[in-house]
Amino acid sequence: MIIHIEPHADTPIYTQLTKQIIEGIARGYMRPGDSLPSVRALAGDLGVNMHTVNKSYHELEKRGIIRIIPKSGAVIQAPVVVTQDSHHYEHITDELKSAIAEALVLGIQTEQVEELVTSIIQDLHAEAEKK
Amino acid sequence: MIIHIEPHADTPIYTQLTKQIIEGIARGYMRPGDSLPSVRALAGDLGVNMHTVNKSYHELEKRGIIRIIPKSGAVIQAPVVVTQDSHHYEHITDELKSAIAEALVLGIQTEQVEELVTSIIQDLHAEAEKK
DNA sequence: GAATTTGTTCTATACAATATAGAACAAATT
DNA sequence: AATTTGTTCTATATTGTATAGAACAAATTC
Repeated sequence: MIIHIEPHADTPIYTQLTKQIIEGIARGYMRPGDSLPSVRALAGDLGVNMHTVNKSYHELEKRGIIRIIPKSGAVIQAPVVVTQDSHHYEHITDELKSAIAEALVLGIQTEQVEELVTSIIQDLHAEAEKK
Repeated sequence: MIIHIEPHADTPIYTQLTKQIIEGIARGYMRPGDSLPSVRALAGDLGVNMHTVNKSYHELEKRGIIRIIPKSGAVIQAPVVVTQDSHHYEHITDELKSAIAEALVLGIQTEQVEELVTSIIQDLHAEAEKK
């Protein structure tokens, strides 16, 4: 899986990495049960510091996406049933609400927002089916 | 309109303010053409620094939501037709993609994501109709 | 069993971002 | 004429981000 980091973007490196790993899993480039590269190996590939990758991995663990096994490695979690009162669900809802509110204020109509969401989901699923 | 700031949250104060103003407009608490309070007045109400409010206002202007008239004030912009190649559209798409990818990875199904989006839109529109 | 790799923990440094404070300015409003 | 407005400037303190290196113990590999 290809990861591209822009060192001087306004988004922190560890956040760029976290987002791209999540999108990579959504696209099916990596599957539940798969191991992520070691923090040293990935840091070497990306040309960033070990601690930066480590911070991203712990961010992913906090969001319930991977499981870090001490002294061993990081494994992609199997999807669990997310209840509406979990903090994971609240986090997703908050992110969606921010984006949707901004879209509506800018004049994007309700139907267009829903169509955009559908097309994003289709885009994410597109390549996942090939695997 | 009620704005609540948490000074010690991990989200910067100016970002909290920007999001809540956007949501407030989406809910119809403020309308296009309305003026925002002066940076000094709002800073006083919220108990934060003038420059923090100013930074939020300029963030809103950069996103096309308000227009700052020098030496006068800030006015909420009228919604414009957003084309798919505008940077506003790209920004919305990126935010939605991040949230949706995370939702799918956590095991929220496609239909549930679409239902969640619909319910968020309804929630935002709920009070706007009363006005 | 020995060597290597693993995440973890610690100190240290450099730089940028955030937030506050105060002052001064010129234009707009009252 | 007085006040309010956003703007601009200096200044400071704190936090966040990123890098660097070292050391450790557990896990894995050979």
